[in-house]
Amino acid sequence: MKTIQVKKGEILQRAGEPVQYGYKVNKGLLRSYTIDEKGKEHVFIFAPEGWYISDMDAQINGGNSDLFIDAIEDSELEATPSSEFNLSELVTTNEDTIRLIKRAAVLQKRVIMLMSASARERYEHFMKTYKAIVNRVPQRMIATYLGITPEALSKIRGEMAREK
Amino acid sequence: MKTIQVKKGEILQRAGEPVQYGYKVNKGLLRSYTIDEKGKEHVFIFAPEGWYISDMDAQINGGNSDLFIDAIEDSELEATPSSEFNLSELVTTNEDTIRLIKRAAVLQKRVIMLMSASARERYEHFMKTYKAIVNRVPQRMIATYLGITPEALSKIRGEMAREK
DNA sequence: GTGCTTTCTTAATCTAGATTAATGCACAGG
DNA sequence: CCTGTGCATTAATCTAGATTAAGAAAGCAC
Repeated sequence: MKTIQVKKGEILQRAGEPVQYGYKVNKGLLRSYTIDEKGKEHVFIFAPEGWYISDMDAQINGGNSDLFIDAIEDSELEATPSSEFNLSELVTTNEDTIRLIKRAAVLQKRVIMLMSASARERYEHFMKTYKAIVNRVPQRMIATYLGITPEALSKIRGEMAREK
Repeated sequence: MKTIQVKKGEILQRAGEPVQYGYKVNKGLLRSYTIDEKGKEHVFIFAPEGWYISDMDAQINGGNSDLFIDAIEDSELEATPSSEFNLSELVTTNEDTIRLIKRAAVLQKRVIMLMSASARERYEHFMKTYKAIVNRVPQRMIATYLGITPEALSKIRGEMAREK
């Protein structure tokens, strides 16, 4: 485990490559995302201070990562090599377990929202839940986190502004 | 913790009520699902033998459940009261931790599929990944697991059959 | 500052999948 | 042996959000 500094825009993990590290964010903001066959980005998770980010699926099931990870802001990270440990050895403290449970809970909510809520409802939920990072993240990334295009998000924002 | 028998169709957890138990499936098949404002069902997870099922989000964040849980087949379960323990105390063995990590990995894949793959791709992925339970689950539940209507799934199946 | 690139917005058109509605089937219960 | 109830399928129409295409605004480098 080592502490590293990264600049805004720096890519820490590329899809198609093995998972080398998981990252705990001390300061700054990271994201993980896929790029589909059509070249479109889809943000999977934002990781602000205190969050852990890695491709858990690839770590468990083996093979190369589906995800890119990069820095949205200059950040300070703790990088834990994933090759030396298996994942369950990374979850040792009670705090680690709680973080993992929380991740599962966040993903549960996310799946339910994606399946049953409209784009606008998902945006409103995002605004409420992630107040702390809303203004640190570009619109276009919020759009792809919500599973819509930047154009669609802009339209929703326009409607909401006009309603006020 | 107690072992219980449930009949096909029996409802173990209702949305709007607190989470009383988590269930480990010894034998049979359960599912959890939401019902949205329009009355539509959305299957969140199928739980065959060996899986654990509960509303983790409600257990962590408190409040009432968003999910219904019912039995797709006559089943034998181990019910663990969630009131007596906090969730992290339920994750004690290494096996529990691995199960939790796997859940997070499955949900990761699910979110990425929902955001970036077409209905047909999601169906094909489901067929590959859940071979073991495909023939035990009604079409309409598979459809709502995929985030589409039974009609749309029927159309996709028709197309696929004609292509062969 | 000035130019250049990237992001955001607006608007017109297009499409995957939703909605609605009707038909045929299987099988459980009287 | 019927008859009701739920499930799968097909087809016609509708719509949320995608796509495409510009222009406006905002960063950023020089």
